[in-house]
Amino acid sequence: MRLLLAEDELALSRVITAILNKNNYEVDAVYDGEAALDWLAANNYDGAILDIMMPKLDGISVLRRVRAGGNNLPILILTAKSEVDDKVIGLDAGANDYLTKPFAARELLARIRAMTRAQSAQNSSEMRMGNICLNRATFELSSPTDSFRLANKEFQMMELLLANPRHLISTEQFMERIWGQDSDAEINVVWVYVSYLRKKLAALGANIQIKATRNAGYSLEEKP
Amino acid sequence: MRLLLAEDELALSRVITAILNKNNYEVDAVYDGEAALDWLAANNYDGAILDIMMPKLDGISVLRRVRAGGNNLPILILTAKSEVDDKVIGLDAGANDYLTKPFAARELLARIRAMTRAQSAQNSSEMRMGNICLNRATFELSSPTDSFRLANKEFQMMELLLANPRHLISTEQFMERIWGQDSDAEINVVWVYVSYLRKKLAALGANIQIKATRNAGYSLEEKP
DNA sequence: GGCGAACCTAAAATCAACCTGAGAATCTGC
DNA sequence: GCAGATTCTCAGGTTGATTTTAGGTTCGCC
Repeated sequence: MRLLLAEDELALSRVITAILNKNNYEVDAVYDGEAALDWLAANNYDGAILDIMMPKLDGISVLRRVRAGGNNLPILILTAKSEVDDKVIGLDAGANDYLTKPFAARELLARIRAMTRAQSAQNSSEMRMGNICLNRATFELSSPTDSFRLANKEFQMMELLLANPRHLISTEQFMERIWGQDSDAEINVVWVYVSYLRKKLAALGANIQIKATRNAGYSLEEKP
Repeated sequence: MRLLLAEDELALSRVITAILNKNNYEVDAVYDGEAALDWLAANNYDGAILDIMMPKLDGISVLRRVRAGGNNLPILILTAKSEVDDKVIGLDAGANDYLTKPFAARELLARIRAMTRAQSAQNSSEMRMGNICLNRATFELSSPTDSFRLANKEFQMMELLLANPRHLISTEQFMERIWGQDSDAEINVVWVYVSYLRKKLAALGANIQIKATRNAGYSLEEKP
């Protein structure tokens, strides 16, 4: 996730950047409105945070010009201007959200998540480990070189493994979580599906593997 | 523009309804969480406003269930709970915005505009994939060579598929999103409509197809 | 080193999930 | 009230994901 931050107060900009970096966002910080427009035009961001009062060009003007260009990037306005009129102006200029200073870091993060979620609802929900990626929307298991569409049971199994990397999951847990208590399937269907998944991981050239630990269960591990 | 308002305090519900009506929104008011779920399933709203503390089912649970069904309707939470933790919970449960009482009418209106605007930006009048185009105004499904006018149910189904290219959509999701919870239609109407759509796509010479993945659902795919 | 239990996997068998044509029931515009 | 469009049920057919089977291999333990 890559964000643009336009905030002219250096100290605050650094604090926000630090918060965002700690939450796995890549952040480009700029310190005036014209720079914001330039960077937004030159790069492909997942969202932007704009202050209103900035040198050269104010945040509302930046916002209006971005929207005038047909860009519907998620944009949050973060400002000290807390009057209702200001909020209305900001939101009607095309902002997705409007947050006033002082703010709680966790609220900023939650609002950024909410704002970008709607946008990228389609590319979301991917689980990763090593060079392998499982897309929960398309059921696709992929590596840089190739990809497979998994069957339902294969998918549920891979999902459970990827949700707990390096953690042991017992055969009984698989049976309970995927087949349910009222299933009369034999215990070894789990072995069969592990076999299927291993075959597909091998075909993808995965650098992770499903490891069996006797009398304990299975776990996803990096290959040595 | 049609909105659902779920707010159990009658006086406040009437005030909000009046404000919204005055701004050309059609409003259905409900007074508990279960009613909210029922009305959301039975109708096609442009947005919803949920209180958190309500009889029978709280607003967060309503929100979670709506999102679990794959519905990305714009939803604003309007509540007296103003703690940062509550905001984070609400936004992470899938809310598009979170506004605390007491609130200014103009801010509520601006936030509703912002929230529904982002949604309808995606909802342009034409949806495309491959050589196929669906016009949401005329219900026409067309290819470069020919076109059909779709029936209502066919259209809704195609719309849902086109809104999520390559994503799997389960039979249950189709039933919930298109037929609603209180429909007594059998599950296999979905199969019948898939069959209708496939026939029309074939007649149009489409280079996309509706693929079934057993025990998982349907998805729109490029033909090999 | 021998034994049994736990795991592996190719291949066959199964059966619910899916497909589709026919037609009944319902709605809609004229 | 009629014609046509739309929505839905039913029934018989097909298929492929799931499961079982069966014959291996590996591992820990005495």
